[in-house]
Amino acid sequence: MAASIHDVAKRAGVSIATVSRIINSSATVSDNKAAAVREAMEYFNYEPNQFGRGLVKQTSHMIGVYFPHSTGSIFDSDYNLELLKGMEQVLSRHNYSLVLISENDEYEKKKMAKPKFLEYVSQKRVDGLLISGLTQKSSAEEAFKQLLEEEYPMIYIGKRFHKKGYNVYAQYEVYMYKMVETLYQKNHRDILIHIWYMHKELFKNVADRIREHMPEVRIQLIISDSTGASDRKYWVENLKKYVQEEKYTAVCISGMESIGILLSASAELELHIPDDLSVIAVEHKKGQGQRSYPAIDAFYVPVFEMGAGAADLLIGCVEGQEISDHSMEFETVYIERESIKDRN
Amino acid sequence: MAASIHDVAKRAGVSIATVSRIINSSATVSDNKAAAVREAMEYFNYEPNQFGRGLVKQTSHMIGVYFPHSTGSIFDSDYNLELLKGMEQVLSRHNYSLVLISENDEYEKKKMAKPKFLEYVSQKRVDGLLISGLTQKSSAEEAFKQLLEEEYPMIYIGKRFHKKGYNVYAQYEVYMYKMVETLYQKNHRDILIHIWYMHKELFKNVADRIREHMPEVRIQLIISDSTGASDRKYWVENLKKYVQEEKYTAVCISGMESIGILLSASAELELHIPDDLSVIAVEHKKGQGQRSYPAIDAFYVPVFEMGAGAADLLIGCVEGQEISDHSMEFETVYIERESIKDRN
DNA sequence: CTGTTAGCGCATTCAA
DNA sequence: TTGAATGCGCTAACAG
Repeated sequence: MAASIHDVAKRAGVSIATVSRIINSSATVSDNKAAAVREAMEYFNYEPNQFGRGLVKQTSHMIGVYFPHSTGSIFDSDYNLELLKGMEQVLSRHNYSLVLISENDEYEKKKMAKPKFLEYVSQKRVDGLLISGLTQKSSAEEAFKQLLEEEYPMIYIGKRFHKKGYNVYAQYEVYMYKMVETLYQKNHRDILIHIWYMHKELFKNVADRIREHMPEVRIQLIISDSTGASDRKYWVENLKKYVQEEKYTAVCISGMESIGILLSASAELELHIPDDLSVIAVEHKKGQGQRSYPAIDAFYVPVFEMGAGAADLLIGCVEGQEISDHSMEFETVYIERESIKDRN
Repeated sequence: MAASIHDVAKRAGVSIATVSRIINSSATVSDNKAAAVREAMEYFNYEPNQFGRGLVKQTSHMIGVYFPHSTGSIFDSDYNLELLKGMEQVLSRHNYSLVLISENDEYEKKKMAKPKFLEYVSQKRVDGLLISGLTQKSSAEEAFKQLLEEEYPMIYIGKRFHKKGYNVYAQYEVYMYKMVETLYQKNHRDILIHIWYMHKELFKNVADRIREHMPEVRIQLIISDSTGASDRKYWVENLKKYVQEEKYTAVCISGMESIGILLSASAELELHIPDDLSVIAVEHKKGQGQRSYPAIDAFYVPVFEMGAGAADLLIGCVEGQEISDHSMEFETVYIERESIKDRN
């Protein structure tokens, strides 16, 4: 058994209260006693036990991260990894730890009473929650809204959907629109748009705006779920049909993860980029588009910064600071490269 | 404040001991009392507080995951993500949670007294450790070896390097050798080998074996650190020099993350695969090689399964089971596709 | 500035 | 089968 505060106190010849004061710098202690305590702590290699501390303070200094959709979706890799990195950096600087929460298989199937993140919350395993990838029909939404009502410390990544709570977002609808607009300005009128299945609903508004402001543009959605996205054949067929036969001239890609396949499919069909097909993509990780040949034009979405921002906000909530803004919006940046051809 | 065991006991008209017995199914309780307790638990939405429980049992049901090298290295994304997924799946099935531990910047720079994972261990925040990416000169090695000596529950991913402890590995040296051998059998004699900086030392043994068994093979290393790997120029220059000028005919790639750049660089130089250059790669995630055009031959390393295996082993250790094998070796599988040309 | 003491929520031992 | 009592390691209120 590791040494406890009593062992340290005994060796230093003081009371446990004095030791506690030193650990937490919660009160002044005379120099000689402080020195004795420090010596004893070194001697035992003492670290305060988190259960004892937690029992009194009811806080774990752990933050739960909940990504309802992360299982099996390729989409997630870059995006979620960047989010995680951003979150982790901030949390660890503030001495918080990050706990991964993922639904175990049973929840969705067996209709468990509680989603797992709720357990973490009520068992006080975590002091707050960071959430990404919430969708309309997530079975956890009920529980989620309840936490929102209780003003539990919690930040979600994505569009605001409730009057309470905090969120961090990059305006999916705005940059998807801007991508089409960018192609439009280069005189493209027939545009393929690749979106992820989970964004289908969200995209409807974008489509409306496109129809309204650029009525002469013809758009065609290419929707991928997590499996279809990894399939080259799927892309080959789409390119064959829409580019070669129906003469679409440009494509918007929802994430750089898919660029490799697109380029491969194009190569297979001997489609030249940008001459036969212009490409613009969303870039979640800085510089990704530069790695391809040709380098891909992109809207950069600062996912890392979003993760970091969310974590910052959350720490503010947890530590009870007054927070004025309930939303944190991130700007996307257009990066011009070599994959768009002006049709004039 | 959430309800405690006392509230439940009071409402059910029993003692807290009885409630505890129900929570833990640790003893038989008469049916009517059990029902009353269950009703009270539902009523309060009761979840046992982890601090109280932990204080008695000194276990958190949390597992720490420590990836010393994960910061800023592109290499890690696929590999580590797959590891994490495997670990997470197993852990969550057994009701353990996964805590990410990452060195905060200060440790390496300011020479902190303790690496962070040691704090987690001594503060009892975690019941065990899962480690990947340990390198020779990691500053944490000292602390790590000490834990090994104490037989702290801990699994590391990688080659065995200490008489005690448990590890899970896929024989880097073996499959790197086999990659060259595969090309050799297709009559390649001039082979580029791409390795990560951190594997430089490890590769020396492979190089020796190659020289011994295939003396007429000329090999040239292309070493990338985390930054150089993302640079297309770097690859263009290497291909220009070695393939176009010095007539190397094949290349081994250490991970599919780099295939996109390689293909882009080849396209830029109008180098055709496999006619001008044969390619073989390591595949950490099933099916990755299939996504490119041409599809890339690969040695599949079952990283997900390794993560899952490590987690399984660890849970065994934590729960005090007898474990016979201290090592778990994973087989790699060669997947033939379209990127290697027989030089005959 | 310092020590004594009372819990925090729970599992567990001992009597009954 | 049950309840009372103890203590896990710590913080904080209080008294000195």
